Amino acid sequence: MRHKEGNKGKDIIEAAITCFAKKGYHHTKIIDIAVLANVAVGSVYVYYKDKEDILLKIFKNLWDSIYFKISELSKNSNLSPEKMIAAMIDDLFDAFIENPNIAIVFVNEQPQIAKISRTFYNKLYERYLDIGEEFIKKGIEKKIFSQEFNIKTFRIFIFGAIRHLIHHWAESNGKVSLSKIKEDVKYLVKNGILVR
Amino acid sequence: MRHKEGNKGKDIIEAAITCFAKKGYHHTKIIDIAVLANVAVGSVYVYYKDKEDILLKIFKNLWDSIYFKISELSKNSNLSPEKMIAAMIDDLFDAFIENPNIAIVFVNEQPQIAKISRTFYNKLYERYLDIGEEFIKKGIEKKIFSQEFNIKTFRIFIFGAIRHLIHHWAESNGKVSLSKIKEDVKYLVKNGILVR
DNA sequence: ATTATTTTTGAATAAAAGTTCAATATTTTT
DNA sequence: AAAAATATTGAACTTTTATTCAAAAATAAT
Repeated sequence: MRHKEGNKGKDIIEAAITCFAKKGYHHTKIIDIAVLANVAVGSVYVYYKDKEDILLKIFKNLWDSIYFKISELSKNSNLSPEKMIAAMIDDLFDAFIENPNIAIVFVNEQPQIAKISRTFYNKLYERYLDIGEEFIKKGIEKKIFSQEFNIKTFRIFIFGAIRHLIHHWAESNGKVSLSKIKEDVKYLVKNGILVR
Repeated sequence: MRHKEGNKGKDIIEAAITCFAKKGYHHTKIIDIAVLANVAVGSVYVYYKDKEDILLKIFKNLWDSIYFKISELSKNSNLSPEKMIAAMIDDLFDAFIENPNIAIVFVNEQPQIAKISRTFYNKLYERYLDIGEEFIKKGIEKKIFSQEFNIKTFRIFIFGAIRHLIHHWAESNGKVSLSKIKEDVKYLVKNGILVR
């Protein structure tokens, strides 16, 4: 079999991330992606079924890597619930720190991809949140966390908050520090706004 | 001058909200809106410049009403910072409780409208967040709120969290109670997750 | 009742963009 | 070196949908 030099599939994905971040999924033309990836329009369709398929693969790659990281940590370490929640927030942020464009695509096109297939999309990040929920439960049992609030709400709350913060950061072009934001979030999650 | 019976402009906006919520802005055709509003395709263009203009007006109406409510309260009452923040969360949620479809459009199409004009879009809700920031500052001064966290981060954090929760609720078709979520949010904002 | 004005219509138009595929180029095999 | 296999191409095709506008309908004015 013929050996492929380079990796057009990857080039196309990366070009797509850049385009989607800059112009949004719907305003990105296949030819935009092709030009940036240095391939012909037709090649895009050799590597991906259609435009939707590209977006889908971007999300899949993202969540696979986030989940893998946190899953390893959960298995191989023995962190307290408090430390584990902090680590999860760290890893999630870090994934986006590595690639701001993915952060923008993540926030902007999430509804789009959820519309394609709710079930498929949920599966992508549910595993991650499941781990979070597991450790929140442990924290409540051990009386480290408050008994008062609904665990499902927290789950969604924290996810939404982070999603929005990342969006804000990614669009600000580094004018705000994501590391600082990350610390603020961890503090706020732990302590709320009331002085103690 | 001829007297108009009914209100086609309003019919069109309401039909658009329903369509955008169900299928998303980009997947909604003008004819979908026209059929639901019981008007001809051409009429849509009599009342609105183009498709974008409809989305724009939806957001404008929404934020105008939210801001008006909270602005009146801020002027005419003398609530403590803590109570005021709670009231702002209440009013924001209530706007969406009144119309779940607006909640879905709000969350899904926000990036879309921000792309049209960042400046215009920001103006829509900045006034609301400004009031929030004002009361957070007061709370910090009065030592009711913690001195530790960044006020800007809080501002964005809370906004994003609420945005996401509303989305979740709107899409769940009432399977979760928004009133319950609202209370959870207020508690979480106040106290964080650590037991005290 | 007739004319003028305003509102509504929807078929026709135009523009845009996703997708295909026969032809070409490149690499591997014999 | 020729043939076979695979990869790449981009112009042409197709589909989709936003927008227009001349005509018709409805209402108001004379």
